[in-house]
Amino acid sequence: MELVKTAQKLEALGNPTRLGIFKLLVQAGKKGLPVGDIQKSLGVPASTLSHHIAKLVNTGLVVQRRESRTLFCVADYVVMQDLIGYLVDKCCVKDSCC
Amino acid sequence: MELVKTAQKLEALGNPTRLGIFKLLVQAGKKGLPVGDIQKSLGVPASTLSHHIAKLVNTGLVVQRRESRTLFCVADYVVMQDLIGYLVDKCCVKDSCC
DNA sequence: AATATGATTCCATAATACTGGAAATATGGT
DNA sequence: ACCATATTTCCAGTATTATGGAATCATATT
Repeated sequence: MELVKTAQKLEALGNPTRLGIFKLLVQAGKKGLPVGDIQKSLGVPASTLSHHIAKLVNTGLVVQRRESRTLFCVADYVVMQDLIGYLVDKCCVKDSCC
Repeated sequence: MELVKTAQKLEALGNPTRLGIFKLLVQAGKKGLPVGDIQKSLGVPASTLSHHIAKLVNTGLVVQRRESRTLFCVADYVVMQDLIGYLVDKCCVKDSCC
């Protein structure tokens, strides 16, 4: 994964609201959570929430699946693992940090 | 590590220039790199670079050590490991991502 | 003291992000 | 067709971030 895209993912997670969203989604597991449930959990206005979710989706960290009127958001573990992998690689290249 | 501070660290790394700086520092190992060397590597104006480094220092991801006129920047592996730990914990709580 | 080097702070500008109400879209039920 | 629900897009306004030249600070050398 290249530097710019990695930075974009980190930036997406680098906001308390979005990190909170992502945390909820990770805890929710593979079936994810409806946007409305996230809204109830976090108490963020629908419009604001939608913007944040869109940012997470744009980076690939979250994917969406529609089930009738309800839109489920799911954390993409593979993308997340890639991101962590990048950080670990960079962090463990030379010295005894791991 | 709490959510807000985690988000701050992610935000600090979530910028291509700063991620580039951090990457250099990680690769440089325990003795770190002088600010001037980073500047030569990245070709960023001194002032701009200083702002970015300050942001990394503020979050604790980078620490500085003065050696005469030269200021060395060093990546803090423990803080980085904490950050990765937070992400891994959140990512591996329930489902089979690891 | 004067000068040079390494780096930061001051300051202003431009760019980007965050926020949220109101209107629009998507889907399903009656 | 009409209404209700779930969510997004439009459209601002406000706030924060990024950028970099010029001035300043910190340290060393002569």
